[in-house]
Amino acid sequence: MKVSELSGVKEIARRANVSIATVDRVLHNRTGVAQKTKEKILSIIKEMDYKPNILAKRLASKRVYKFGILIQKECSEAEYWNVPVSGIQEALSEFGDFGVDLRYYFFDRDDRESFLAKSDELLKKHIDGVIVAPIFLNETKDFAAKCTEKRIQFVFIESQVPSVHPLSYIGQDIIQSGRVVAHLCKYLIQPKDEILVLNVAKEKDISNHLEEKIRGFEQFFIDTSYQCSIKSFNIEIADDEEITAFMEDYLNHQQPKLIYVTNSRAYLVAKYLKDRGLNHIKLVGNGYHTRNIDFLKEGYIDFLICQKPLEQGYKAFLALYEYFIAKRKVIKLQYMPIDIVTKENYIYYEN
Amino acid sequence: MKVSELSGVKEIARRANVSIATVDRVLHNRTGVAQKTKEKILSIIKEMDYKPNILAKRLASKRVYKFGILIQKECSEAEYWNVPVSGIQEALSEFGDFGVDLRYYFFDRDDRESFLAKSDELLKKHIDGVIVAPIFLNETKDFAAKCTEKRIQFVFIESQVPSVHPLSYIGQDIIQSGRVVAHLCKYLIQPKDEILVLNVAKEKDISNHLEEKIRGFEQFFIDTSYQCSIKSFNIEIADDEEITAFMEDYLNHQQPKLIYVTNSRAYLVAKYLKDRGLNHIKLVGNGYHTRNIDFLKEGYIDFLICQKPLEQGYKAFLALYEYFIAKRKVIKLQYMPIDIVTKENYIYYEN
DNA sequence: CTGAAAGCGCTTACAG
DNA sequence: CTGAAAGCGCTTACAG
Repeated sequence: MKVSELSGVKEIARRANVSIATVDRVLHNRTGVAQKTKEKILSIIKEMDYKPNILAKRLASKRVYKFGILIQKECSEAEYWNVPVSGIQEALSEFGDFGVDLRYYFFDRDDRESFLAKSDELLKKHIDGVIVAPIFLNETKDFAAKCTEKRIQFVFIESQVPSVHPLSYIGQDIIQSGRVVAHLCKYLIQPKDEILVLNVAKEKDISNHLEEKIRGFEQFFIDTSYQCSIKSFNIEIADDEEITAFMEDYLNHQQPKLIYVTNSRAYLVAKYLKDRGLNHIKLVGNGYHTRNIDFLKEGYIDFLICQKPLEQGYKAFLALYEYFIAKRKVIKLQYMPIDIVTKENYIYYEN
Repeated sequence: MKVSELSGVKEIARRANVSIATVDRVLHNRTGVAQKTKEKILSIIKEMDYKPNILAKRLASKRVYKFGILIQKECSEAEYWNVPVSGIQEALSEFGDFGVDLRYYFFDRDDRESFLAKSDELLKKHIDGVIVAPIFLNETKDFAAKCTEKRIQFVFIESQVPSVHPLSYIGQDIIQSGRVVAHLCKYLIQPKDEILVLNVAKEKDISNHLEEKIRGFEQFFIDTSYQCSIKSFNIEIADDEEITAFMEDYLNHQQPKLIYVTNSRAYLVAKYLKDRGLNHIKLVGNGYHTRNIDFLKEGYIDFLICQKPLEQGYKAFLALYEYFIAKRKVIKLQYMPIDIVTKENYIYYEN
């Protein structure tokens, strides 16, 4: 019930007997304030439990933050990556103008050089923060080092990079993801059945983290003392024919009851099974991509383990937003839910 | 590259040769503007594709919107409802002050009177919009009618009310939810097995929409020509002992291989199964509640079908936000994903 | 080291 | 029917 029920900075200025400009200096930790004044203002801020008004802040400030998004380019097997983009834009448009400038840098996930080219391009642009999908390990490490040097904040999505510490990691707990699959598989097979696990990737880097999935997968069966034989293969190929050749050969002397493809390429196997009419072999994969979903609908894929790309993008953007604009603490490790998608629930999955 | 690169309203005013106050009047469809002036301004707005700056709007406006949330009170079997609350508050705090005043009106889901009391209380408060969980059908209809009369916007969450049209419905496609369960069940049982479906609720109203779940459930087996016998029961009871009595009696002459509890009370059955050591009977239920999760962890519940309460709350709030503050079109029907929660993926579910 | 003043893009009385 | 002016809570030159 004070007479002068002033607002934030003004009230601080009044109580401290200074101008709001001085308050602003303290608020932003700028130089040019006498130690004594500074302390006084700081204590008043604390006392008032002052929270700046973000709306006013953004409205008054001319500062525009530049964020870059360094991810795989959209391609038939990964329309996936189109989605985080809209997720981020949605977040932006929802609440008005936050003075953010977003730029996309798409590279080819099967081409190391394109990653280098795009990341170099990005580094020249004087960007504040970047969201990266670390597909190529060493290249990402170099990139991260350059970011640190240039004081660019980076957020990893999808997978982590050993011994590199981003502002935040947004993605699944990879090992646990393997366990979820294993648990589902238990419902699909009989004890003693044979399971085939496939890491299908053109570049070795990715299979690195795919192996963690397999660890989780195998560990589950050990933990639950479930008897089954698991054979796993890294195959560095990525098209129909090569898969067919591999499968033909494999099925010649093995009889898996279930196949687990550790990344988004389950549709390659599904296609093979469909062409050969091998309905009795169960199939589990990852990733909400149209080609996978098509086979899910037809019943050639039983389960898909997914994470919402839109939400992942949103959270990654939010991490940068929190850091630069809201100036709040950012959560270092943000595990995404490990979603189970089936023929019956995929329709509403992206909602 | 104009000399006068003025901002929104100012630029409109300049071009129309009027003051910004007049522009404002047109923008808000207020009276007191000559038809000719109005048309001119309108055409300029269109021409410029003018989008108001929400930040400035909220900052300048003194208007505070009052939203009410009329949901079940937190109780041991539904901590669930505690969560939408934080979801909404999170949405609010994330992007600063939007001039929204949220009030909660918790009723007892087993007590019709408490709903009436709380909804009456709410109606007296001169509220702009309200989020409602329509647990009691007729009472909700009356409430909706009163809202319409008082020009209060209402959003339904969790379930719909026949022939009542809210600003938006946020919740699952109930029939499809039943289908998802049925699909999972197929992995849990053998052909010819017997399935027991239980609608456990104290009040009849709720079981009404639960019956839709059963329709979806049964339809799935018909569609896939899967042979199994499904027995379903509406039991209007809600505690341990009554469930025990029912189960004892039922298991005397029937041998279900799987039990599907259509609402959040699967834990009651789980407890029974655990106490009797009936490990061989599979159990599927709904709702991410600690009591269900506990049994999920122990393996007495195989699957829980859930929807993220936090997201549901967030979306419901967003619907009101869009309507009142952003003044955008609101999506009438917003189906939530039908999530599958297991022992292995529940940990990250709420992230 | 400090302050007065203008401005961000809107809204809101108030005056005519 | 219309406009001039103050203000929302901040930031940003600029002057001293």
